[in-house]
Amino acid sequence: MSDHPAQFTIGRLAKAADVNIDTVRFYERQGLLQPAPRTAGGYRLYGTADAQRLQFIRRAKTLGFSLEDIAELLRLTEDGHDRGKIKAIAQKRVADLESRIRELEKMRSVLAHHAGHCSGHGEVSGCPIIQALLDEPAA
Amino acid sequence: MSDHPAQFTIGRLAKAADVNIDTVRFYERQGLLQPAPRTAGGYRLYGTADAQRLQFIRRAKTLGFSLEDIAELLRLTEDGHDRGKIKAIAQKRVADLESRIRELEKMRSVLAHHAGHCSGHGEVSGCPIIQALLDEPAA
DNA sequence: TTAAAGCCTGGAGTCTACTCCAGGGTCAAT
DNA sequence: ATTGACCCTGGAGTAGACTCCAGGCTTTAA
Repeated sequence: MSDHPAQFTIGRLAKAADVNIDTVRFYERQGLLQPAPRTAGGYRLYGTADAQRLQFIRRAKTLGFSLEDIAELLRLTEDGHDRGKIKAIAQKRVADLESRIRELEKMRSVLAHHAGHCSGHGEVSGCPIIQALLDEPAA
Repeated sequence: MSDHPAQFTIGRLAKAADVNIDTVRFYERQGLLQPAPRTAGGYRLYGTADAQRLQFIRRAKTLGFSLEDIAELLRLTEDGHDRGKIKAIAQKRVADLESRIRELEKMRSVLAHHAGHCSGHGEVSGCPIIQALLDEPAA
């Protein structure tokens, strides 16, 4: 039986998840992690479930969820909720991502178009990029 | 000859450009707008060139430029610079947009994949979205 | 003349997600 | 017992781009 510690302090937890130690305390204050039990001296003690929860948070963040979204996901995983809400949150996030992507693509194409018409030398006045910013109707 | 006012106060300028009046003052503090001349009583006075400059800022923002970028673009349009730097800034911005778009698309595809495997009903435990967040290797 | 609308300043507050700090206790090893 | 690594708290600071406020002038129109 491997005998890795069932309990560890905040520093180890932070290191294992590769987050700043202050971030762990911050997540606790934000309600993303439960308040940990303490040693007699006041040190927080964590277990493997906490490490898993912290990984959950990290992964959700890489998918672009805000901490508020993540807090809701975590809440939904606890009580006896069903998958409907989870799926709804995920789909809303997908939709948000798609609309943001469309926005950025529009910016990109407009700007690339202007840049493509700029020779890159000569005086500024008349530069197509600047002209576009001066003259085009406001978006 | 149309006789629209050559000079106007901050409120009119803000309204014309559809920005908050405090935003105009903020841009002045940030150096994006020149300090306006004042009336005897201390009111800022603006002309059409200022309105154009404010539009420039708004349009650049819709293309995703930061205020810092915009400040630089404005500086470059003033002195006798050439188009090289302008084009370089625009191209860097295009590259930034592209990398951001790729990031978001990756998030979108991963999340859409998980959501596509979630039935949307039944208990949370076993939901593919949650499972993915719990089990997948950290990104 | 007087009231309303508009403007002034300096500074604080908002949002997100941390990150850092000082001053001081705790824990493990020597 | 002492050292050094580790942890505690409360609070402040960061970035970006505003936005709002109080208290108090100025301008304009009736």
